[in-house]
Amino acid sequence: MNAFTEQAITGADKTFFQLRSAIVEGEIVAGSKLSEMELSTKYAVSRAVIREAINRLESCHLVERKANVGARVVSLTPNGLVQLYQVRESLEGMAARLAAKNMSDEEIEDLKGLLNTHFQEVKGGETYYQEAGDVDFHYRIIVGSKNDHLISLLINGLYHLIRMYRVQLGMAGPRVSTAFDEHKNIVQAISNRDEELAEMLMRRHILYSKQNIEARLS
Amino acid sequence: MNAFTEQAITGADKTFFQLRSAIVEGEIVAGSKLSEMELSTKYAVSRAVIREAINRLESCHLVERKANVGARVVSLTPNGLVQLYQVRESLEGMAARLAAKNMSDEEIEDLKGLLNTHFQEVKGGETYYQEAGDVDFHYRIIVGSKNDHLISLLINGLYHLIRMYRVQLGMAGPRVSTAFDEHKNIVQAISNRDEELAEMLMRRHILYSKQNIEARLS
DNA sequence: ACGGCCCATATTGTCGACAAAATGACACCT
DNA sequence: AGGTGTCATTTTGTCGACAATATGGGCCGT
Repeated sequence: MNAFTEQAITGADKTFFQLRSAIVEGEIVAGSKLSEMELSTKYAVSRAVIREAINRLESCHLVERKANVGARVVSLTPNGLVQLYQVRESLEGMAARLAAKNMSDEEIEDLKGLLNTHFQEVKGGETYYQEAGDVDFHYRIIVGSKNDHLISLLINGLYHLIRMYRVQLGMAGPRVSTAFDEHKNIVQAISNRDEELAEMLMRRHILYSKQNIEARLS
Repeated sequence: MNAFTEQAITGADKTFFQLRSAIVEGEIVAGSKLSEMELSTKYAVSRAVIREAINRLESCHLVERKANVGARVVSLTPNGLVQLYQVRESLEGMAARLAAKNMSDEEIEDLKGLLNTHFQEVKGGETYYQEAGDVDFHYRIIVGSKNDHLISLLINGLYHLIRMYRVQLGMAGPRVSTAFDEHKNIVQAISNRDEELAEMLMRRHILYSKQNIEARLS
């Protein structure tokens, strides 16, 4: 992928990544309990590193811990998804606004290039767009905001949770071409350094996306 | 205080609260290194609980950890404060919008009551407003959003960092009466269930606050 | 004198064992 | 029969010791 691949240096890192992946991909089912002993034998590490991994999972809001009781994977609820998208709308809207202000001309050119690549794929009828391409697009804008708090909250925090919902509720479907147009307009606003419009378009983009998902759930 | 006082049940909880307080209040100076051994002797607990406490501090973005090297308290920079307020503007704006939608009539009445109390104090010339009253006001709106992610991000995350800046850069000053008027208008918008206006006013309120602080720094 | 290498030291990461708390089952009382 | 109190078991919380890694100083070669 891009140069943004986080790499594990300590053992707890590796265990954390493995557990996070297992949870997001649904191998560990949502709502289930995480037994420290069980996991420590399964992953062949001491309970200390399991505990550290679980603590970090809690930071991502992927698990919930109760003192002296243990940790459970969060359970996925329709309302939870709505709340998640509300926060996402807020943060990514601000990210787009800041990107319009702070991205370098070169970064914007790269972003246009990415959009063009997607255009070729969409024209070719690939449904591939949604999964990897969409997150790549959003990542660039988030990073382009140059706001470390924003970047951390979204990429280390919300995005894994959102992906968890996507995977486990089976969101692969279309909304490809219309989303592409929305992306195009957002890039145009950023390119014009129109902060106000960039934020507004990003918020509407995410709002549409939420409504699309909600419709799919009912 | 209000019924929102988090209470420590495990030892790591207590140590975490103590450390967090020490960092926010500046007893542990910003940018300094956190030695696990040193802290474990100082607080008379094992290194394990210190490590857990430090991990949690990292989740709040109050310390930064590097593997095999250690943890340092974050350093306060003007740019960092700006970024923080950008995120705050985004999240609290959304909180106000959701509060306008989701707060119960009773909660809104309580909020008006709080505002009235503040009015009496401001009229009496108290400067007390800024510190406790201001956060109380904002807390109620955040909680009123009924969005768990939003509540957690702001109250467990950003607010301690913001308070750290406030304390250590010595923000006590006025802006009392003007802020009061802004609060009043926000409550009015929420009371009218005007989501759009509530968000906009909250964002401007925080923007003003940021500009006020920036001016004070230069 | 300067730069690079190597080793001693100190700090973090990991482990297994013990202490404390919660969970569930069983017996007992009403 | 239903509820309650107690006890055994299981799970989490805490601890001290060991392993692995980074840091700093001194030595050597150029």
